[in-house]
Amino acid sequence: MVVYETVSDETDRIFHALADATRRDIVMRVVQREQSVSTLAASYAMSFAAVQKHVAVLERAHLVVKERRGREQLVHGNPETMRKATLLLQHYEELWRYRAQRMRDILSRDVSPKKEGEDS
Amino acid sequence: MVVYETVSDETDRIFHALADATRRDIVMRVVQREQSVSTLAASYAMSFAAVQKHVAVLERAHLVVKERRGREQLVHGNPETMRKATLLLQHYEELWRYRAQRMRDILSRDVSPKKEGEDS
DNA sequence: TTCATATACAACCATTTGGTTGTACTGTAG
DNA sequence: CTACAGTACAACCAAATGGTTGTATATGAA
Repeated sequence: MVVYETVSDETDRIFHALADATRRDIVMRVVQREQSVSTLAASYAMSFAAVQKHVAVLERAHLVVKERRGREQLVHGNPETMRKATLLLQHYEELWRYRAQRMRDILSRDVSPKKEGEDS
Repeated sequence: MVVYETVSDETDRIFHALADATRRDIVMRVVQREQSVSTLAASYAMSFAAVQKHVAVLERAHLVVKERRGREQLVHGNPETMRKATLLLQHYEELWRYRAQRMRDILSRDVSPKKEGEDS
């Protein structure tokens, strides 16, 4: 039984969902126009069930949303999560740049090895 | 024998590498300060070999680079790939926004209220 | 040289992933 | 009602993943 769920778990699911070419392609298609699962399935050289599973992975990551209409299930993109993913990476990247710069600053300034927590 | 390698493969590897909390943490650490594999290993509740494997995954995605110094192997971040990953997601996101907007345009034109350039 | 440290790597194992086929349920059309 | 299209889902399978332990190799220190 899953009691709670960390940001980390959600990040795992988003990146994992995007780590597959078929799923990235599905995302691109459904953002252009919402499509039924079977329409999507017709586009790929794999079974309907396989595509269904890919959609499920995207759905768990909240990158797409399914909406029933009659007997069809329409899949459409969820820009909010996409935005979240981008911001996530941007955050990482900024942190990276910041730290790299900070390290360069330290290196250029100092000869004496200060520990990180240190204050003067 | 691998003859060539698609952008798709590289994208797969980058997203897959980032789809694990331990690996994301390693990335954050090594960008702050380059660290030996054993120093990294000491930070996690898993074996040295396990951490070694995580580093290998990051290395295959070119998110980190290893550099030998004496008997140690220093791991440091590769900002270029991080930048590439961010741009990749940004690209997806922009495409997404563009298409979503285009779809809304079509729909709003379709359904109703007369836009400015309308003919009767 | 000898010894401890840092790494590499193989073998193994449980779980997950990505695919398949088959069966059953639901809604639409005749 | 019947028939079919669309979906859901279970069972199964091969390969990949994420972890382990054990062994081998290379480097630095004594």
